[in-house]
Amino acid sequence: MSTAVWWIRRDLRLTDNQALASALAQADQVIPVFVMDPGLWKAHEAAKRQAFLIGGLRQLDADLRERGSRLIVRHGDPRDALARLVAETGATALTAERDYSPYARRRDGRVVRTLPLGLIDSLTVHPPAAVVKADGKPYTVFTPFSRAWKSLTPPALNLVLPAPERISTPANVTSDPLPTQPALPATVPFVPGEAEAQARLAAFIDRDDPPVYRYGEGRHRMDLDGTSQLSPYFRFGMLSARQAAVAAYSAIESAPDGPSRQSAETWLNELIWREFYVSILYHFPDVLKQAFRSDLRDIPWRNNEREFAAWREGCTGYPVVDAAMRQLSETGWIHNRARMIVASFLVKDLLIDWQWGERWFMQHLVDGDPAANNGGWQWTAGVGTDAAPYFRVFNPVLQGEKFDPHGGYVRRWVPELAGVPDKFIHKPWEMPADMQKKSGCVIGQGYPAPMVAHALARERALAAYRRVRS
DNA sequence: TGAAATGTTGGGGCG
DNA sequence: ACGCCCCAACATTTC
Repeated sequence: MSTAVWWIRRDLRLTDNQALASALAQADQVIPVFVMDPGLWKAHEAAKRQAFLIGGLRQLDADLRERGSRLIVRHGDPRDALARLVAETGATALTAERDYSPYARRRDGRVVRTLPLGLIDSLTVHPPAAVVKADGKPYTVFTPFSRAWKSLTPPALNLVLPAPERISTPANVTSDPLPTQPALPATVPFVPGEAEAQARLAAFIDRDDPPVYRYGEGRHRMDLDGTSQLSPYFRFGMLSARQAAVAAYSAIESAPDGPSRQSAETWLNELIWREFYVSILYHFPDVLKQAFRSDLRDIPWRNNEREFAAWREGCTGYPVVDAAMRQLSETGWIHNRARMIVASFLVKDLLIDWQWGERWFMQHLVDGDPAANNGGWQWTAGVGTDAAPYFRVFNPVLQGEKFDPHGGYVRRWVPELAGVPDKFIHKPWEMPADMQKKSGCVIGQGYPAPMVAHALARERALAAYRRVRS
């Protein structure tokens, strides 16, 4: 009997799992193992994401048990834990999905030196090393990257691997318990696991007149569910990028010509954005430490702690900013437009270092991923690859009026403003005094006045950015 | 995947 | 009927 170890990291799925398939192809028995790595697993950090991960592991264990297997959990440094497991079981192969983050590459590099680890490029549809210019250099602008990405052979439907029907796992392998804490709060609207991911993908794409056909407009609206809401599932590989891309291509093909097809193309583009930022982190690991653009590393940040606290708590006085920050703390997820609005407010209006915001997002986002999160923050701060120009400053009032036109989003997350009429919902401080009283929201009492005047803050930010550029 | 400032045009009110 | 002004609507430039 030969044995292989399937080392699970961020590929918590049985469907279309190439690392698992490789392990099954190499041995009669497969040991699915998750290592609780103290280098990644720090108490009191990113509790919602950790809880989602634990829930996903429990679900994976249940799915494995249906197939005659089970999840093995080990605590400790991965190299030591895996070496022990291999010694205990006589395993001759070890497979895992390759992860391109700097920490993962260091970790895997150490494992490879002592164990027969085979790494498989399935985190993305096209591995970062495959989407490069003719001279082998990486792209740093999205549009040419996406053109090169699309010119590669698209993944075929018949490549999406079905979940194995049976996985045979030796009976005598011991498992450490999964931590029971942190628990997933009821306010987090994501059920962990592969089944939920499949259901969401199907609901978004695989039915008559699916939401993906209206994604082009729907994705901008914060008061509606126009997006796929799949990000936490991509984060932990509960859904493979390849399966999602196949679904996107098939939606593009079957959509009627016009806005529907355009919408499906736009969704495919969002998958490519994810791979763009994976690629940026792979080729430029230093972006986790500093701005990609060396000429924008010394912006004179104000970094006011009290203002940072007001931002975190959703007490800025700008309804759309406060709604998003409260939703983030409560649920671990916010709309991408909301991410851009609050990021722009922190970086431009408050002149607080984008890395402070990056860290806060990583502590709260269920889908928090170093590559995408860092890419988004550098984009908003205007210091990254293909970044927004420094003078692009979001106006929180106009963004609210455009993308939450009736104020439904604000009213849901900032209940103090529930009685404010539509006309003032994004600028309640402009209500006359009697209207403030009538709507049950007196500015300065029930809800704060704007902590900065946006027009002035904008000028201040432009001046600060101009100073480092010159 | 921005917004503000500035420029241009054309319809309508009005003397 | 005509010229003038105002300003909304749209376009372009600038940050």
